[in-house]
Formats: sequence, structure tokens, C-alpha cells
Amino acid sequence: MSQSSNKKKIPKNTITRLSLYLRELTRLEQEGKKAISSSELAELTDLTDTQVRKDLSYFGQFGISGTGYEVSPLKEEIKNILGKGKVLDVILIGAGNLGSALLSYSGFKIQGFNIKAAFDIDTRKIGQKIADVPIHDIEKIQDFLKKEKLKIAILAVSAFSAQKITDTLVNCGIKYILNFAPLILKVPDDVMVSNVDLSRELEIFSYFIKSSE
Amino acid sequence: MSQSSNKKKIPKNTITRLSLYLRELTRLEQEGKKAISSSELAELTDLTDTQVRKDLSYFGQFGISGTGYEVSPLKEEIKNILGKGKVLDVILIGAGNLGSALLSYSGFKIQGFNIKAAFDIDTRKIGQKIADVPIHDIEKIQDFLKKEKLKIAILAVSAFSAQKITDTLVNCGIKYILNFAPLILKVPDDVMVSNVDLSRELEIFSYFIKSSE
DNA sequence: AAAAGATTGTGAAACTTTTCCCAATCAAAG
DNA sequence: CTTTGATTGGGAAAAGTTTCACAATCTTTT
Repeated sequence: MSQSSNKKKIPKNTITRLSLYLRELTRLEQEGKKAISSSELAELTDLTDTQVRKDLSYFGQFGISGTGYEVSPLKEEIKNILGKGKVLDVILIGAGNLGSALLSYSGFKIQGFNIKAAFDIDTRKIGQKIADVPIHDIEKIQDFLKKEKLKIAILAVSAFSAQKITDTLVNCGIKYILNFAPLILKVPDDVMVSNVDLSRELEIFSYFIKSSE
Repeated sequence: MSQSSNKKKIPKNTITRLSLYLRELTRLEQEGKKAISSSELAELTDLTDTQVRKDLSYFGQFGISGTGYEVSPLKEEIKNILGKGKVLDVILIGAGNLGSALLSYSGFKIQGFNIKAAFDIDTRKIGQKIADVPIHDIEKIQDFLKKEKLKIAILAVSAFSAQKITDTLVNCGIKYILNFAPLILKVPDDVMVSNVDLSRELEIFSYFIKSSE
């Protein structure tokens, strides 16, 4: 991705942590809390106060010396930084076990992501709906993306078919892929892939168990 | 003095990448490939040749100058480093949408992880089986863990109940938690938590979309 | 109105991870 | 058996990230 920047370089994990701050601030706002210090926010997110302040400092000065940060305004700032002003439409490829669970997962909608349509190869699923999302024939992806200019796809298909589908998606203008298939997708430089590999997470535990024995 | 610990510190991501190498090597072995160079392996994993060599060098010298690495032996070495000699039993808490999908997900078993039992609060599910895994009353976790000495739990419950269940798990000797609930779990220092937050992944995309506009 | 107390924002230092680079090594060819 | 070519392993440099430390700033107290 093109890192257009005359500003300071922002660590990758800062973005991940902003997301964490946003979650806590949203909760705090609901609980009626007005202000919070960096050390309180750090306590809630298992980070350090310096880390919180440094992360925020990449984007501006939001705090008040002696008091801390006002919850609501800071929440809005972070929402803005993360581009969460409007609902983002995404498509889901693969309505199997995992895909179906993702369709039913309310978290996406709560967080402002709308699964506009799902696609599958299974004729028994095509035409049906899961959690109000229609499941289309996977052959129709191209037609669909020609009309709807979406940029994000969630890929919940087998490792076997993932690369072929990815090529199609990239061809149709998809720029961001959340990939659940256990393989490294080959994409052009201007396409961003984030991998969620469930077995890998356990494998890391396995290493630490081994190391502690 | 003289605590001469010769162990170099191993970067956290090195372990994650080992897992990646293992996946590719397993595939390559099946395809009958005998040897591979660091640059070929890098190509397959979207990394650099130096990175591959450096990662492996933390654990020993497995390569042959001029030739590269022998696929099968290297695969075995990494399996060993990751402690994947034997099947690891885990438990799953929460048999809702996501939990059910995880129970049906064949990847865990393929990778040597066995979901020994699932636990839920829903009386309609208790006593049933999903993908051959019995679902027990969540109240029985303590009894179960007293008999079965497992160390890993997968937590697929709501954010609301996650901390309370975590406290119970930690009390019963669980040391590794793969957490799908969108919150930061508070655990003692000797317990390791890995978070999978699906909305957060999309949020990161959202940031980059915003930045590129 | 001044002093005491709390907390931010940020350069600089410390630490971590990745990348560079090349001597050493091994295989294959001449 | 010597040269050529390929490739590793790892020290050192570079790049990236986190932590430290403290002046500046705002609030509260006296």
C-alpha cells in the first residue's frame, strides 16, 4: 500500500491499539464516565500510560494536562482516525461452518461493518439467507462487484480454492481481504491481506508449553 | 555473576513464522520436494530469504551450504521446536455460532489439536454432541479439569461472561487461552492469552481505506 | 494569588527486530 | 583436485518500537 506521508511514521501496532482504546472509550461513555487519564486507560487495556499517550500523539493533542482525556471527544477522534464515520459494506465468500458463523456474528454490525452479500458454490445454499444476508452463486461475484463498488472481502473458503477466488476478487477491485484460509495469498502490492489462522494461534501455545517443560 | 545464559532472545514473530514454514514444508513434502533454499521458502511465505535463515538460526543449523534445506528433516525439526510431537487436548467454552463453527472446523484436528470437550450454559445444547465433541454444562468445568489436566482453553463466549469464566479457568489450572471475546482478559502473569478479534481486523482496513482517500 | 498536585506531550535513550553483508561451506563442473 | 557457483550462518548495521524522563500546562488547594 502506498504510504503517503510527510508525517512521522506510525507504528503498525498503534492502529491495532487505537481500536482497543476505542472499544474501552465506547464502554466508558456508556457508563457515563466523563474523563480518563492515560494511566487509567492503560490499566484497562493492559498497556502502559506512556504507550497510550505516544499512540495518541501521532494524531494530535487530545488531552488536558492535569486532567487527562475527555471520554466522548476522544472516542470521536479515534472513530474519525479509524475512518468509522459511516458503515462499511463488505462481502463474504464461503458460507460453510465458519462463514455461517461470521454471518450470524453480531459484532460486525455493532462495529459498523455490514455484510452486504455472501457467495458460495453449494447450490443448496444459493438463494437462501443467513442472518438476513442473501447467499449468491459464487459465479456471480464479478457481476455483483461491477455494480457494487466494495473494497473489502472476507474469505472463508478452503485453502484449495482460496487463491483462485482471490485472483477474481482482485480483478474486480477488492483491495482488502480478511483471509481465514490457511495459506499465503498472492496479491498485488496495492491489495492488503490480513490473515486469521486459528491453528497457528494454538501452535504458538504449543511452543510455549514445550518451552516450559 | 556467571549466570551465563547463552540463549539468544527469540523474537515473538519468529514463532509465528516457524508455524508458516511448517505449513509450507508439510505441503512440499507431500508434493515430493526433497530440498529447498531459504529464498524459495521465502517466496512461498512472502518473506525474505534472510528472515527465513535468521529465524531458523535461533534453533540450530539445519541447512547445507550450496544446497539449502532438506524438506523432511527441516519439517521434523520445526515440528519438534513447536512441540507438535503429540496431540494436544484443549477445551472449548461456548457452543454458540462461533463455538459450533470451531467444533466443526477440521483444521484443529489436522494440526494436532483435539477438542476434548465443550461447555455451554444453554440447557438445549448440554448433553448433545457437535462433530463428536460432547457439550457439557458449564458448571461442570471445575470437575472436568480436576480429572483432566488440560492447559489450553478456547473461549468463544460473550464479552459479558468472559472474565468470570476466565477466572474459573485460571483457578482450575488453565495456562493458555485463545480468546474470541472482544475484551481484554485480566489474568495472572503465568497465564497466556491470545486474542482473535474479528471486528478489530476490519477496523484496521477501515483505517487504511480512510488514509488512502 | 501563589503553591502544590496531577497529567500531558515529546525528544532522547533503550531496546527489539529486521536487513545487510560476506566469510565459510558444500556441491558440481571442469 | 581445483575452480566455479550456490547457499548458509551469523556478526554488525540499520530500522523500527517502546520506554524514560521531564518541561510545560492545567486544576485544585491554601
